[in-house]
Amino acid sequence: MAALTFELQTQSKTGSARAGKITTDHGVIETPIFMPVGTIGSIKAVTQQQLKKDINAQIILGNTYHLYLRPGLEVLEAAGGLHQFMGWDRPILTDSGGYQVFSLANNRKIKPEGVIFQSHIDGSKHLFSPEKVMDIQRTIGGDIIMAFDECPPFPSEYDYVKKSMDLTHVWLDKCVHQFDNTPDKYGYTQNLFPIVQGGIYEDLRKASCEYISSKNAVGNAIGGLSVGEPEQQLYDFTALCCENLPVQKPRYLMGVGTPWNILEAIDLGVDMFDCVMPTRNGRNGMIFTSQGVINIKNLKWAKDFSPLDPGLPNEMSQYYTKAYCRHLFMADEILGLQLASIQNLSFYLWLVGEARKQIQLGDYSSWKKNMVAQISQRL
RNA sequence: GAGGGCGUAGCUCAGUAGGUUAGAGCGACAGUUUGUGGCACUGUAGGCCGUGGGUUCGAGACCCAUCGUUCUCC
Repeated sequence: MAALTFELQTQSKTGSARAGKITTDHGVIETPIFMPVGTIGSIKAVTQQQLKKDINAQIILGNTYHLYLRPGLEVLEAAGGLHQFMGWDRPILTDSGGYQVFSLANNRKIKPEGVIFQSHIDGSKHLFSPEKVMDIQRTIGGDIIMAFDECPPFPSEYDYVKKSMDLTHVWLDKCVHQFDNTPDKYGYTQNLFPIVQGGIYEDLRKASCEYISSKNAVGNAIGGLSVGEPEQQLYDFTALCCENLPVQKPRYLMGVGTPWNILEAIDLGVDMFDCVMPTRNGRNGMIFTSQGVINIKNLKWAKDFSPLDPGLPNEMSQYYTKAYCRHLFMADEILGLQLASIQNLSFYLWLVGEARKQIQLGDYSSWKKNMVAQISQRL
């Protein structure tokens, strides 16, 4: 069993988009790729079978903080890791809980040695140190595990972001040390990705990229974006990071984003994405399609008996109509959540697959421009 | 036939001793959601207060009539 490898296969002749192949002990990931988010060991409303057959997910996410609280490490270890526990034999990436430092800001305290979280379930307190976060992710058993970072909110003052970034770098050293001195638990190789921070300050971002690159990890992540900054800044700082991270390693833009965000970021050189948007927004009635964005609860769809997404080569997207899907939402039927989640994830995976094809054809940027205009329309 | 209750937003109802532009919940309509605690959050529209008279500076509220509805008794 071996550390993951990244083979850079094609560079688009326009822009910085590239197609590649990540090989892990649980199989191959063709990039650029979108990774569905399954925080608590479940892509909400979607079965593992559907993820494979309908959506063609190649890798999914889990979350350290949430899995640590439920079902807890004892159960995960007894099960033989998250793959065994949830019945998923393809790659898994676990986020470190760094984002929960941001999203659960009311329930935690940041200290030099780590973060004290107060459980949103029972109020109990837990210290997440970089070392402990590595140990937990060892037990969960993700193929790719993330360094423990602090994701500062937007906007934040320069001084705060600098201190936060320095802390993230100190934590990274501790993560690397702990990771290097602990064994793989389940017979396959785990891989640690460090995370760039630095907010929306150019010098900090560059410094962070340099520091992260110096660790010579098998892949690198860009964090701290899509936290409320204007869209142009998301692109500008993604570009800056891509320019300052190794070319021959996969780049993972964390938490992004809308379908058009993803197409733009691919053009800037990003290889991996994750986002709750297709699932969470899907559960609230926002349907992403190859024709544009639909609010399925809107009255205009009540008698629209066309397929949910005529442009997708996906059985489910053809089989069910918009009118039926709207009915399910208006009636609070669980099937509506399932259809929306499957449609949105199918579309996201189809989209990055198309992007990959276009990169291989050579002119990604032209295709992207037209596709962004099409899929960002509000129908 | 006699007596009583009730008629306020699409629905279920609040409306204090008569006092500014009559409220809520649900529903409808629309918007938000970016490394997921929370099928969540935000907003908008919609009422000659059953109808017609009257008392009063002022009536959803009080009086009379009338229509509808409902209950009890004969």
